[in-house]
Amino acid sequence: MVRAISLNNKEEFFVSFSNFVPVAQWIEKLRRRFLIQDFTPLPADPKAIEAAYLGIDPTADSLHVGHLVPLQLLSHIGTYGIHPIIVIGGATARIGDPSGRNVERPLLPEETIQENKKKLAQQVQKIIPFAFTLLDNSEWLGQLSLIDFLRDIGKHITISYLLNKETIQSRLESGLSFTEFSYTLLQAYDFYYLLSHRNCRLQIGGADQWGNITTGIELIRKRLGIEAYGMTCPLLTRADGVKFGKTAEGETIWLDAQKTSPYRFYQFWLNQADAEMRRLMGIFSWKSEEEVEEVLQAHEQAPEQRLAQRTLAYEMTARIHGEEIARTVQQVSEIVFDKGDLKLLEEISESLFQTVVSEMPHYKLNDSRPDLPIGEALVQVGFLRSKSELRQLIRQGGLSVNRHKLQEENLPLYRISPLRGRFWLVQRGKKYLAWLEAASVLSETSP
RNA sequence: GGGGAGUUGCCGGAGCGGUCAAACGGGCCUGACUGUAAAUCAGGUGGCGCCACGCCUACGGAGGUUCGAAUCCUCCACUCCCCA
Repeated sequence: MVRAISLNNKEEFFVSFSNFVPVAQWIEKLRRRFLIQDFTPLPADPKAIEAAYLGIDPTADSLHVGHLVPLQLLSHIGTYGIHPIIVIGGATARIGDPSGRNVERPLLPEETIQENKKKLAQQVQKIIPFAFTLLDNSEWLGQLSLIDFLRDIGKHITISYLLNKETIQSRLESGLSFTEFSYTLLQAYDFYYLLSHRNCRLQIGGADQWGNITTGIELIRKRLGIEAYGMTCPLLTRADGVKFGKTAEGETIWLDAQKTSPYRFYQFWLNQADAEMRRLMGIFSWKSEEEVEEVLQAHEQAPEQRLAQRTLAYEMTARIHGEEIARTVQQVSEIVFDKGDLKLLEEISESLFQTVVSEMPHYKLNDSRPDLPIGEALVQVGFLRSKSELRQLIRQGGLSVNRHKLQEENLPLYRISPLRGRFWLVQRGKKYLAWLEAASVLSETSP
C-alpha cells in the first residue's frame, strides 16, 4: 500500500524532511506556496525522478482557472530540473473519470474530444513557461487490446484494492458503470507506460486524483518492481466551500476569451478576498517568495488600494490573454470603477471607448420606440430576468443608468441621454456593470 | 422474489384536506457600513398585472375523490433501506 505523507501531520513531514534533503528543499518551497496537499515518500535525489507528468482529459473545450493549480505545481517542479510531461487524455476522455463525481458522465462524441484536445494543447503552452513534452494517451491506449489489458494490467490489481478506493466506494451506491470503474486502471497504465518509455517516475494531479495516482504506483511496483512517486495539489475551495474558479453564482471562469471575457477574467481575480491573497499569490503568481511578501506587506499598509488583487489580476490576465489585453482591461476597469466619472467616458478616444464597450457585457436593443420604458428595455434585452426583479431592484435602489439611480420603471429610456449618442452604462448592484446599446434607427421593424 | 421508506422551490428540509407560492436553514440578489475586501445588520428571492389587491403556473408523471388537494385514492416512473 502506498503511504501518503500528509502535511497536516507535521511530525511525519519533518521525518521525511530529514530523510530526503535536496528534494525536501523544494517540497518545502512548494508547501509554502500552498501547492502541495499530499505526496508519497520521494527519493532524496531529484535525478532519480527525471520527469513528472500531469494528465488532463479533454472533456471541455477550454481549461478553467482551477486547472491552473496542478499546472503551476508541474511548472514549479520543472524549474527544479524535472522535465514536465502533459498527457492529454484523448483516450481516457472517451471513458470518463468517476473521481470527484457523483453521477455517471455522459460519453462525449469523438469529434468533440478531438477539437477539445487542440484547444487545450494551445492553452497549456501559455501556462507552462518553458519546454515540456505533450502527449496524447490514445497513442498507447489506442494500441492496447482488451485481452492484453486484462492479462498484463488487470491481473496485477485486485478488485478489493480498487473497491477500497474512496472515489470508487463513494460511487458504489449511487451507481458506477464498469466503464468508469475501469478508468483508474487506464490511468494507472498511463503512468506505467510513461515510466517505461519516458522514465517518468512522478505523477502529479489534484487531490481527487490520489486514488488514480497510487493505483499507477502499485501497478508499476508489481510489474516492474520499480518505485514511482505521486504528489497532489489541493483542490481550491473558497471559504464558503464553493469550488475555486467558479463564481458564487456558479459561473465558471474559463481561460478561453470566447467563454470568459478578459474583463471578467480580470475582475474575477480583482474581487478575491484579502484573506485569500497570500494563498492565491503563492499558488498562481510567478513572483518570488520575497516579491510576494513585499506586495502583501504593501497591501496591508493600505488595503483599500487592493494592491495584491490588482497585481495578481494583472499578472494572470497578461499570462493568459497577453500584456496588451491585460493593460486594456485594467484601464477599462479603472475607467468604469475608480474614476467612474461619465465625463471621462465622453472624453476618451473613440477607439478606446469601443474597447471599453466591447470588453464589458454588452446588450443591444432592437426596439426603437421613442417611448420605450426603461424597465421594459432592460428586461427585453436580458439584463434583468423579469419585471419582478426590476421592481425589486428599483425599490432597493440597486439599479442605475448612466450613474443615476433609477426610481421609475416606466421612464422612457430616451429621456436619459445616451453616451456618444447611443450607449447607456447600466449597473445592477455594486459590481455588475454593462452597456446598453440603442437600436439602430434604420431597423425600425418593431410593431 | 418478499417487506419498508421516499420523490416538495437553487439546495437541505417542514407541511399531511382549506388561512400554502408553501415554515426553518443554507445559497443567491439588493441595501446600509466599506475598499469592486471581510464581518455584521436589514430587505428580497415562481411569473404577470392598473403591486398592500388580483390572476396564471407550481409540490415526480397521469388520472380520480372533494365545494376545495402539496396534503386522500388508483395506476405509472424513479430512488433508498431491510430480508431472501
